[in-house]
This record gives sequence, structure tokens and C-alpha cells, in this order.
Amino acid sequence: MHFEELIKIVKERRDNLQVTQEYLAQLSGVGLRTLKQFESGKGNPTLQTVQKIADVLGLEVSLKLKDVTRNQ
Amino acid sequence: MHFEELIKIVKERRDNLQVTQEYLAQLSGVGLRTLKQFESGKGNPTLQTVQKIADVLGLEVSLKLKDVTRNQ
DNA sequence: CAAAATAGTGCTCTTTATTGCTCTATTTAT
DNA sequence: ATAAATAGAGCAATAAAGAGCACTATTTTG
Repeated sequence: MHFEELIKIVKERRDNLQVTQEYLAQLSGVGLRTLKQFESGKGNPTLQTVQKIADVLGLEVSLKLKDVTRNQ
Repeated sequence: MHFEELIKIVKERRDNLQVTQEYLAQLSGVGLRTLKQFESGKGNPTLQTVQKIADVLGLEVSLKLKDVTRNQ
């Protein structure tokens, strides 16, 4: 999963939940500036930052063996 | 997936592949110090760092909806 | 057990992420 | 079309990550 995909998932999830960046920042404890940077693809957030955001959105960061079969 | 789990997965995968920290550092382009810190649970790596390491190990970072049913 | 290899840590410097503030751009609602 | 709300960006300070080096601790191997 590339960076852009991760961003897309966060943005989509946030939109679905109808939460603004501002409110998500508050809820997650991540600075608004940091969140803005992340969502606009400018950042290289730390794992902690990503996890804080993910937590609030009901998302989960995971690390798994890449599927080599490549379909499904 | 908590931080410790992510670390465990990296270490286990590296062990399985019989790659040393030193070699993984070289292959991934991540500094040896950084890798050591990460694996020993001392660090808070950036997403980029995690992805570099994951790539070499054939692992994938992903972000998905948390499963609320909680069992499998 | 001794030697060799691998992993972890203190010190330290450089780079960059995080953050707030302010302003601009874009999107949404009336 | 305007106003209001939301998102993106420049500037700047602070904190923390990335990194190398040298040393210690632990693990593995003969």
C-alpha cells in the first residue's frame, strides 16, 4: 500500500464520518497543521501520528506479508 | 495492530529470512542505528522508514477498517 | 568455554516532523 | 453570486527522528 493510498483511505474515511480536519485533529491529539500536511501529501508522518489518526477513525495500521500471487 | 506487534512482525520476518540488522539496513537504505532503535522498541519511525524496511522484507503496510466483530 | 557474530546503547550532529499562527484557496450552503 | 465553512500553505520555533561511531551486551558457533 503506497503512501497515496494510505492518504486516500484516511480522507475517504473522514469524509464518510463527516468529520472535519479540525475536529479530527482535536479528537486524535494530532496538530491541525500536521493533519493538513499529511492529507495533502506533503508529510512523512511518524507511525505514532498515523496511529493516532487511525484510531479515531476506526482504522488499523497493519503489516503483513505481501501477497505474491498478486490477485486477491 | 500495536507498535509492539509491528516490531515483532519485522523481527520475525527478518529472522526467517536470516538477514542481519546490518544487511537489512544496507538493503533498505535505512540507517543501522535507526533500524536498531526501531527493533528494540525505542523508536517512533516515520512511515517512510517503515515502508523502506517492509519493502525489503516483502511486507506491506496497510490501513484498513478495524474489524468490529473482533473475532477473525 | 572462547571467539566471532549479531544486537543494543550512549553521545552527538544534522535533518525533518510537529505545531501554532496567519493568510489564501477551495468547497459548500444559502 | 455571496457568505460561511473547510482545506491548503508560508513562516518560524521546538522537539524528535535519522544517522554514524564507538562501546557494551547478548547470542551463536566451533
